[in-house]
Amino acid sequence: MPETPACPSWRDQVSPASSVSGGPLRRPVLEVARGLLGTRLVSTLGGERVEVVLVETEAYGGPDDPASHAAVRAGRTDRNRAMFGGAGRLYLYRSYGVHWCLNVVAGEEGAPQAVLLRGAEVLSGRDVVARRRGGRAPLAAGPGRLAQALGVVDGGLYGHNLADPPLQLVAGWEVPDARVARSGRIGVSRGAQRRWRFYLRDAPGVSPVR
DNA sequence: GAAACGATTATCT
DNA sequence: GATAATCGTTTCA
Repeated sequence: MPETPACPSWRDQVSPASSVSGGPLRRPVLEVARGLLGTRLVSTLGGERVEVVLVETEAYGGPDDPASHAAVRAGRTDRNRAMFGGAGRLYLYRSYGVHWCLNVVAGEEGAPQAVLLRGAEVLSGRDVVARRRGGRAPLAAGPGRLAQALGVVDGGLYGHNLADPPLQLVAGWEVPDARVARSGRIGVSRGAQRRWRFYLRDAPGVSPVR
């Protein structure tokens, strides 16, 4: 069985990017969340290579965003300290005591903004992903599934610089605005009116509608 | 201290 | 559509 080509299924509608899509991560979180669509994420955790392309993200602002783990009422805590570090770091947290969720820290240092990675299309290592999911389909649609697909099974990479292995953001494809859709964020009870979720319309890897 | 609650998902009816 | 799993963080007394 040949390995799946390392291109997204929608590659005929986009062009390759020369750098991490959307440029530097040290920018306003909404721009970073939009820009990360089409960016690749490569994991070599556990000595096995898995490559995905991001198709769904959510922006979380700083103290002014009531949905953020760094909302003003929370302040700086042991859990959210990675968000106060430099852009491009990994903020990891556990959801429902069950799933790990990946975030890319954005914005100026000291401004606790982050982008939740909610969904991706698996480009290579589908066999690895299927095994990690107990033989189920090799999906990375949904924040918990994405972390599992990439082999993130504990908090060991908390604060990791995503410019470096074993979990690395690399150049992907430029995505035209016409393919990008927006919605309210999923699963939040506060700040739900902010339409800060970005996803690629009709792309595999977007999390299922609840 | 104690209780409630998740930036979710798989499975069952 | 409903619910269990599962545990650290938050919230309240």
